[in-house]
Amino acid sequence: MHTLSSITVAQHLTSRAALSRHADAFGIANVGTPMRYARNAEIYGDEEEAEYLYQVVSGAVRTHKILADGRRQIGDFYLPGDIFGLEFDDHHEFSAEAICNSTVMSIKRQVFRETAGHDARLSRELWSATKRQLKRAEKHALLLVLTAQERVAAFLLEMLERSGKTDSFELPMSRQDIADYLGMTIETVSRTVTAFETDGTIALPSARCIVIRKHQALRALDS
Amino acid sequence: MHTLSSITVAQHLTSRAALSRHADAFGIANVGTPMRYARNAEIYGDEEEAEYLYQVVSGAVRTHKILADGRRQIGDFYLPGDIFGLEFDDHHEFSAEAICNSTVMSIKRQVFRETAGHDARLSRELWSATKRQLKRAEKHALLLVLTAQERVAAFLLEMLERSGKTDSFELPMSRQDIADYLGMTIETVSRTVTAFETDGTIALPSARCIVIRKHQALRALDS
DNA sequence: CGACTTGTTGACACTGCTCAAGATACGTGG
DNA sequence: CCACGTATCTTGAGCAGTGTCAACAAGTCG
Repeated sequence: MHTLSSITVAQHLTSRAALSRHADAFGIANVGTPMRYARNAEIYGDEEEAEYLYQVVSGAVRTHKILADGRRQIGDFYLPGDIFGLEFDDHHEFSAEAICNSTVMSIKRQVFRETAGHDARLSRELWSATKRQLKRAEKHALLLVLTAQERVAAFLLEMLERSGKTDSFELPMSRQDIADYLGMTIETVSRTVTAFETDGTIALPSARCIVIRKHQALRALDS
Repeated sequence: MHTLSSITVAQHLTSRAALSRHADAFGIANVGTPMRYARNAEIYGDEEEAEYLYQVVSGAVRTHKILADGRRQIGDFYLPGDIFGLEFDDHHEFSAEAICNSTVMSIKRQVFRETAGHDARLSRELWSATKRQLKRAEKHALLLVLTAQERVAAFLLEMLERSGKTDSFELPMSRQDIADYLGMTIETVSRTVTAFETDGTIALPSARCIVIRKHQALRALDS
């Protein structure tokens, strides 16, 4: 698969630009290799050489880092269509794991490097993906200075939006994943979600299934 | 290029370390327009159209956002050599202000768009600058889940490194700026810094001048 | 059905915030 | 150069929100 010519890469990338939010990015996946990962399987490790770029096809992925005191911080969650593995230098800052059984497209960065050198559109696509990730990282940092209630509200609203649904959605990740993403404990996440259920803001048919009942109440907490 | 030669630019630099670290990026500044901003002057506003890209020549710049509850969150600090104003779309996510009297090179993004289309090297530079900013944003997010002590230690070490000095440096920003960057109150920043002084980890000839006495003590707190 | 993982709830401790006052540094005009 | 007013920084006391530790409940898989 990696023997695909760079011309093919360019064709895929240029023909699909700007169809939908992720349409252009799917061009990347189309020239990659589909890989399946089981729940909790490692896709790449912290400090490992960043040889590939990835795009989620199905399932969900999380990136994380273990801090000096042993705590785990989630860098981001990636859902179908999302690109991950972009790094400043040639080594990963975070480890990446499949949250549930997932399919991920991977493509060698080397192919991009060769192609992007003479393909302005491909360059722009990669730059654009990086800027999108930058915006997400900045938003993540903003989240971490809010109160527990505000963090959870913002998280639920974001997951709702990314799910493409309007009212209810399934969380692929555990409470522990959410806690490590929001920089709080699993107990506080649980208590906060329960409080939203108690006051009727959301309903919880099951722990992983969220039904938003009062969108306005959550939005009022979202900065 | 430009009425302002790179020699003039270099003369304005307060830190040679910043120059070498970002030497490649100075190609960008050399084709821009030098602008002077007074202390606390706004360089661009939140939600404003992102018409220019900027590089600090001398002084220091902060970006910030006002949250729903009125609190201010600092996005990042920029020192001589640093590029700022990169955005995912065409609107700024943060406002930018001069921390002290500063000189900033600005260049119209339109010029980049035209040039980058046929200049692979320039494309790479811009992409690289974005990836560098992404890495900084991710590191910032990690900071915000640490204890007050750890945040301040990490902040001081980072400012030391960026200053290009090995032991002592001047902080261009106020305690309030630091507090809003680290997601804590000015009182806690002050208390934490004082505690470091009390236990001999640092010395404080003045509030804005930091002397690192025990590098190891700070590094032990830095994840 | 039983073992294990994941999620919920409770009691208490502690970090960092709030509110308040005082100290120091800084800029400006006389 | 000094005096005053203002902005910045430090320090203190009490409190609120979140973490810690522990027990229990629910869900999941073999």
